[in-house]
Amino acid sequence: MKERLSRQRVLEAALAIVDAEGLGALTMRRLGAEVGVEAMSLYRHVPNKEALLDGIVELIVLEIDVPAVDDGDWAEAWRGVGRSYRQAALAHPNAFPLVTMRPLATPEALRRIDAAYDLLRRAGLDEQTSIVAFRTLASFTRGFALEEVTGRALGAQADGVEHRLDPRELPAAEFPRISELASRLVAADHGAVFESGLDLILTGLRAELERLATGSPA
Amino acid sequence: MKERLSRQRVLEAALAIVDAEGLGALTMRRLGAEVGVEAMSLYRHVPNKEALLDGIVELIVLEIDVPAVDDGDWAEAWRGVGRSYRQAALAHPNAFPLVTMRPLATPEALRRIDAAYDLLRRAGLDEQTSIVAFRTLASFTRGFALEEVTGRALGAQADGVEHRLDPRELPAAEFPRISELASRLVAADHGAVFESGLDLILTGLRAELERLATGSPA
DNA sequence: TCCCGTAGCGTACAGCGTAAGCGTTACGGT
DNA sequence: ACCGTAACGCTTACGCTGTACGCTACGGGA
Repeated sequence: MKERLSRQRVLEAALAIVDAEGLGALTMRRLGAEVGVEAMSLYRHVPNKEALLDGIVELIVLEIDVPAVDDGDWAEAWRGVGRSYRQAALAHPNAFPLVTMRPLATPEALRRIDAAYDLLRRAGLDEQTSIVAFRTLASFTRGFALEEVTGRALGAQADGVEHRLDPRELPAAEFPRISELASRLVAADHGAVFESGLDLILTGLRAELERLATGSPA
Repeated sequence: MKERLSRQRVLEAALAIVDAEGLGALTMRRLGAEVGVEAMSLYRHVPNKEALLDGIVELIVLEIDVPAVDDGDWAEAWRGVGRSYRQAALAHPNAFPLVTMRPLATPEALRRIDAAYDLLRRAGLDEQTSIVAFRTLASFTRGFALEEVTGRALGAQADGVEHRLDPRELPAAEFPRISELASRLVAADHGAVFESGLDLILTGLRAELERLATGSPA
């Protein structure tokens, strides 16, 4: 036995398995084998499989950077948050759905939420507007990353699911728009589309701020 | 034996189980018992469990209305899509994550995607802008609904997960913004926030359209 | 030296999805 | 009224899962 096991080593091995072979490949026995230990020994470091998954989420959250605001460009700072979140997702496509689906209440996650929200408040938004802006930006980012990662957008899906119909071939008559769209969506520069979408929201936000500043009612 | 089993009845029973007791409660044996049949008999109507889950997704997708555009108000029409999507999610909080995580390539799903995209094209957006707008609106809506449904947003989480820290009590000093925010987020009118977020995007989109129309460069 | 806390192991169990093959039922054509 | 046939449902069995329980081996104070 080379060196002692640790929660950290267990989590990293778990993430590596999921990255390489998908969530379905992550079993306690398999994970044990990977770190050179029987399955039950893992329970010394992790209370159960749920917690193991939470730990994987934690690892991914750690990869997200929320920049401290230096210059005053809060919009650019938020773009940075979004990019970093998306990069973390793309780096772990198999594991990322976990992040979107489990409560993010670890200290590290809260720290990031706090900092991202802080960017908006420091930009001068009032509480109400900040909440809307935060949830809109966060929802968009999460939804976008999740779509990319599950590869739903008419692109190549990973596993051997054949019985599903491939939009690139079938129903051109019935779905005129989609068949027009399919090839473009597959070939799209997702990063650029992401940036444009983010800009759309930021533009809307700036307009809202102006409306509030000039005091014109709804 | 009362009446014949059918794919439809199987799927509906499956969705009912998930709605009532969560995804974890959906097993083939349990589902069989629910419809008065042994587990293996289900395989007459569904090739495997994967397909069963796909069928549940299909059922939920069926609840989403994409209005045909009547008057010319495409923005309001899109708001309708978003509302309907969100309603479907809230009606099936336990099952909805499946919708966000599996490829939506069934005819019924494609029909809705096609119609929603068509709303934008008919509004006069060019292809490039439509793609950005579509993916932005769709990502926001999916992300928002998913967050509501997983109850992550610092609200009450369903199952007995105690070892996670409740943001309403703990780290006020370390996360000043969040602790300021927590109570508001929990008590927020999510529907209203959703509408505001949608408006933010639609406002940004209108601004973008004006910019394109007046021909001013980037 | 004793002792005990900790890491890891071995065994065991209930429950999972599903492959294979069985008998039974319901129905359309004659 | 019959029967061939296809659809339906059941039984048994297999390999896998997460994990409860009790055990051993060791390393560092007292």
